[in-house]
Amino acid sequence: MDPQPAIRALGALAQEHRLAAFRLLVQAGPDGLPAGTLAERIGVPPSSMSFHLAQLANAGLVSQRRQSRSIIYAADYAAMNGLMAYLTENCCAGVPCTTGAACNPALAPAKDVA
Amino acid sequence: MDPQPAIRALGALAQEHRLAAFRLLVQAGPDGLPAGTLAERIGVPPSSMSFHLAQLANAGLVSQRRQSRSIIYAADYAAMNGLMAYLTENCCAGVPCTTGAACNPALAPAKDVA
DNA sequence: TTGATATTTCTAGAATTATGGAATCGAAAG
DNA sequence: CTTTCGATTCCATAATTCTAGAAATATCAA
Repeated sequence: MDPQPAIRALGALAQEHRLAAFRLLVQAGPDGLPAGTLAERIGVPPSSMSFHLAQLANAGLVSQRRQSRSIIYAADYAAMNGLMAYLTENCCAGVPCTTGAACNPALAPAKDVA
Repeated sequence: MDPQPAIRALGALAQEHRLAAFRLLVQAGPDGLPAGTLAERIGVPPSSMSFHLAQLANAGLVSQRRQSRSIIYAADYAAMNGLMAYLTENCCAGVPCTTGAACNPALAPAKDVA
């Protein structure tokens, strides 16, 4: 991972509403949540939520897909894990750190995942 | 961890020079590096480096100690690990993710660590 | 005390980012 | 085809953050 994508990802997460949205999506799992639900739960106007979701998407931290009239956002676990790996890269001058931070939705309880 | 500290930490890392400095410190281990060395390696004037190091310190990501005329900065591994744990909290609605990202300098090869 | 070194604080201007209302777009339903 | 709903884009304003030179501070050596 290059520095630039990592900076974009970190910058995307370094904002109250975006961090809240991302965490809701991380907790929601691969099914994700529609933009409107996120705006309502976080308490920001739709235009602001859209602005922030665009930043997260641009940083590659979330994916988006249309489902009827809604646009569903979901956390990109690979991107998140990649970011954490980047931060701990070559940690402590080569100490065998448990640098394997990993959140793997594939381990989720059976529930026809997209 | 509350959202606010996490936002401060993420914001601190979301900047080219600060991310570079933090990664150098993560790789340097508990011994850390003096401000001047960081400024030189990264290629920014001392005043800018100082500004950025203050941000990292304020976010709790690095510690600082004076050693003669130099001020040595070192990564705070606990803070980093805490941040990563926060990001993956309740990942995937309770799936047993390997949320144990951990960089532990105590595992370092014998080398009288402070 | 004087001088050199390492770093920080102060400062203002430049650049970037956030906000939210209004207008617009796309999909579905009547 | 018109309406409604969910979401985005546009826009001007407000707020924050970055930059780097100059000045100040702290440490050590002579």
